[in-house]
Parts: sequence; structure tokens; C-alpha cells
Amino acid sequence: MVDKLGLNFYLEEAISAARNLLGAVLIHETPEGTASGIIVETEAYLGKDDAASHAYGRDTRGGRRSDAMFAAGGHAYVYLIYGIHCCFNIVTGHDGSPQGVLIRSLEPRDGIELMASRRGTDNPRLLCSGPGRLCQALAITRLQNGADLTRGPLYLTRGIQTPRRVLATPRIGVDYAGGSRELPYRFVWADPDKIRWLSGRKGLRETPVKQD
DNA sequence: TGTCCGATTGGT
DNA sequence: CCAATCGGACAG
Repeated sequence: MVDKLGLNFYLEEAISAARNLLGAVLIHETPEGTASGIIVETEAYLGKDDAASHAYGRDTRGGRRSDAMFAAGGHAYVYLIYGIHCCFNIVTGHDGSPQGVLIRSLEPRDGIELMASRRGTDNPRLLCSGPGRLCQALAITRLQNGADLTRGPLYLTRGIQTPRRVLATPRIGVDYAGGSRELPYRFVWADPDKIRWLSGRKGLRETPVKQD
């Protein structure tokens, strides 16, 4: 178990965090074994002014599904979508500021056999390309909602590689969000060896994002 | 209590 | 293109 990302990393704003999370490694250690992947696709979701966000129109917690988004950065927000799949978010910012980063795709790294078993497929491209798929591959469920990512078996580490090419595109599946629909809050690692792991190829000709 | 629908996925 | 499957959000 190596250098977990610490609290300071998670306190930044969701948009810059979403960009900076590309290349980090998401790891889940379970009794079955350890599974991990390199983050290659993210989306930022902001607070009460972002119509695509589950925190839209909200200033405070209120016994709702999205309450975990109000936690301090470094916690998990996991929710069930379509009654079937889970989606995993990394909460960012300070306590009371509801924002987070949806992890949309990973490049599979450790525990590939375990992930294949959980996913019911050997096709490496179908293991972690998509928010629901990666949750199944890493055994992330609503039990992890609110989990502290700086302590415990679900955590991140700094990756080895640094993205050379990053694109920003509109977020996927938020056509209901009116004016927020077109905001370029989806970030994809667009280098040739990473594109194959993305959940979709749409919008890959959008705004290039300045590198570090 | 009742209705509507989703930050998705997999199969026709 | 469409069904799966269920709980959150909101109207009444």
C-alpha cells in the first residue's frame, strides 16, 4: 500500500480536480483481492447553480441522496442509477460546498482477473470503461457512499504517467440540464494509448486543455 | 401514496 | 432502438 493521496489534493475546486485526477490510480482492497485502474475520464459536477448536478438548487444537506456531496473533499459519493448501476464520485472542496468528480473510465491495472470475474467478461475494454462498469469491476457499491478516501480500503494514489493531451467536452447523459448541458466539464486523457479506454468517442475534437 | 424518470448498460 | 429495475424527488 503506497502513498495515498492526502486531504490537500481533494480540497481544490471540482473543475481543476477533475483535470488533475487524470492519471491518478483508483484502488479498492477487498477480501477477494485488490483491483485498481488509472483514471482516464472524469466529469466535474458543481453545486446549486449546476443543473446537471444532484446538488442543483441546494444550499445545505437535507436527508437526501446527494448529502455526501456536501462533505469535505476526500470523501466518496456513490449512488444508484437506473435501479441497476452505481456511479462513483470523488467529493472535492471544503465542507458544505457540494461538488464532486464523477469517475467515468479507468485503464485497468491490478486485479484484472478479479475484475473480469466481477464483470462477467474477459474483454479488457469492457471492464472499466463507463461509470457503472468500473464500479462493478472494483466492487464499489452504496456501502462506500460517504467513505473517507484518505483512510480505508478505497483510495487513490498518484500515478506514474502524466497526460500530454487532455480534452474538455460536454458531459455525457445530461441533456436534461438546460443551460448547463454544454459546459465543458468532461475531461478525457486523449493520448493515443489512452483513448481506447474511454467510455465513448464523442466530442474528442473539443477544447484542448492546457497541460501543467 | 402515486407517478415520473434517471450522471447506464447490454442485448435486439 | 429498447428493456431492466428501483429509489429519489416531487405533486397531491
